[in-house]
Amino acid sequence: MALNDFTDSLPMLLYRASDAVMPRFRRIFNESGITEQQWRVLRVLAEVNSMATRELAGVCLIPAPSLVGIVDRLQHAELVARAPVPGDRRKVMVSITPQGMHLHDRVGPQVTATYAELMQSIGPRQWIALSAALNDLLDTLED
Amino acid sequence: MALNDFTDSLPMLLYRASDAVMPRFRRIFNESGITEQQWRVLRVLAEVNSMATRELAGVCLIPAPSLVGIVDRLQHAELVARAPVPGDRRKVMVSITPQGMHLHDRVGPQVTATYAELMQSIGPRQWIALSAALNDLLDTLED
DNA sequence: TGTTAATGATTAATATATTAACTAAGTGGG
DNA sequence: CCCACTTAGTTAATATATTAATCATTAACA
Repeated sequence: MALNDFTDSLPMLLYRASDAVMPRFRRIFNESGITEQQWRVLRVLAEVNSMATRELAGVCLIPAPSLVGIVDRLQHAELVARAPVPGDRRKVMVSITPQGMHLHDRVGPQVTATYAELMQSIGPRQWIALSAALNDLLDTLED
Repeated sequence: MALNDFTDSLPMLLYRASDAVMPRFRRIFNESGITEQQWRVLRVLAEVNSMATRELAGVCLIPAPSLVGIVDRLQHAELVARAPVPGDRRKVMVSITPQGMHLHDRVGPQVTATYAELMQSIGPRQWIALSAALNDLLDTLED
């Protein structure tokens, strides 16, 4: 039937791919009491220590209004902290706390291991083709 | 910096791809007073006329608990209807109404046109490579 | 300089996602 | 026939997405 046109469309293929990939990671985050989006924030801040909200939203691919609540909850859990930016009073700097870094260092290896499993079942040849195809798409579409 | 490991990971590539693709369609749905998920339901029901809730969730890639509210709102807008299934009183059949079909027939061409634009900017060669790579991924990962 | 436009963060309202649990109804084996 | 098990739909609680609007600040510039 013509439902295949729908199921095999680019948006649906992307959703199906996410649905196939993400649950493997969500299980880890769930056990650690954080969400996938919260992990993205911790993952980035563990790398750079601190970042302005707007840039953080861009790197994490989290809409700014969503990031407000996400940082609220991370801050309440004392995993990140907010601080004003001297020189531009509009900006807010978000930084990771020692406790946040500790959680990152505990969860990170599990994420890495799961990602390695994923890559192993995909295989290097498929992965190269897939990442190339996705990067080509982004080069074409991302302004 | 090592943030590239994060940005170029499979999950992030998939999110970036969705972020590049979906807003083009959401603009259409927004103008028509429906959401992207509501469109998926209408799109499928326009093809098959009616479908049991569970199967509808599977085809639309919408979690069952989310579908409850989505069908609630579509039903309230009189775009779909619920009906019991004779022979299995657990099941609920969701069907599209004439008004739902009318909205589908009005929005569908806009979606088709936007999809055609998208395919044109991607080009057939890229599209073949991308869909093949995504289907390979799904063959590998989808149980 | 004073006004206007743009920016960064936030709030608000509504819709959807995630996880767990719950109810009702069908299924199968002893 | 009864019980354990499964299935379909749903509810509940919390988190995030989407869109529009608000507020304070900063930039641009006539």
